[in-house]
Amino acid sequence: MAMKFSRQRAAILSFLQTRKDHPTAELVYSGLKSEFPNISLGTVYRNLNQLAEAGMIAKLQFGDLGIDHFDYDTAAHQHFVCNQCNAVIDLPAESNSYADIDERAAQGFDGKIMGHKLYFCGICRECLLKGACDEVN
Amino acid sequence: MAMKFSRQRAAILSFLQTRKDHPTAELVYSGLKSEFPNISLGTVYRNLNQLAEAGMIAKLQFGDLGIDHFDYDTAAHQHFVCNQCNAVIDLPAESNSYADIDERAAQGFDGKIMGHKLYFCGICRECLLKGACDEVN
DNA sequence: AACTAAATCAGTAATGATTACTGTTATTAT
DNA sequence: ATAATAACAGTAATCATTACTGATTTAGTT
Repeated sequence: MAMKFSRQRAAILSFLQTRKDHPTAELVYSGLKSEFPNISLGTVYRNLNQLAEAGMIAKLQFGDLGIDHFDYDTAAHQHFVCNQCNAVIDLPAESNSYADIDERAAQGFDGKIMGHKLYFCGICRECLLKGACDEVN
Repeated sequence: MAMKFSRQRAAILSFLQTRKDHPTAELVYSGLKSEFPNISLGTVYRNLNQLAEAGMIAKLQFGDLGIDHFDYDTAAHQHFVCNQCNAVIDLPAESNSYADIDERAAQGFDGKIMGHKLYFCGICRECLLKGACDEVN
């Protein structure tokens, strides 16, 4: 199952590289429709999962969203999900100091802790501004 | 939409109280089948969500599991998900010191951070023991 | 450049957890 | 008791994702 080159996969990867909004499979699909009019949604899913499996991109899963998002940036960083518009936003690097979190959790636990999933929720800047305008009107 | 009493909801709540394994809706459903042979899976889902909405139980959502789990214990505590058997296990209270986590994340972010979702992954005790036995055999 | 094996494709069907709908039954306040 | 409405069981629908299919691309080998 060695990975062969494919124009579709290359396009999916480079599309992801141009975006900072962590698109869903559906969004990647519609973004590639102009270049590949016949591309299949299944192809997008398969390649995104393959790329994630290979560690070339990151698959972001937020329990309360129920939709997978994909990130070209595989470096360790945190995400924020807006409760209102569901936007997925990167948090600045200052917040990336969660190194000791696994060790803290391991205290008194008899299983093997290998990692954690963490993301933040709230209201994004855009929705805050929109909400302020709504109050005035 | 004031909440009326129902035998089914009461049974669901007390069933959840007896369990420490954070059952899924399906598991609650099959657990109540002997007492309520005609209970509907939809009823279980509706009541679990209602109880969670009312803050009487907690709905646990793990992105990579894709199945909701429910917890009678609504006090703040952390969960561990086994990558092998998918068991959901409580972490001891010592690990509950993540109070400053939201403030740390808010540094340099212009949205409003209202909370976070956090859980740990790894191999549970049972699977570790089973794995060790497998190596011997 | 032709040949072959395997990966990938587009298209479509299936999956599985969850939610929505419908006509009936149970609960609660008057 | 009665009336209003929440909740029920049963079933159908939803929706993101995965699996299946026969045709097409890719890439190493002659």
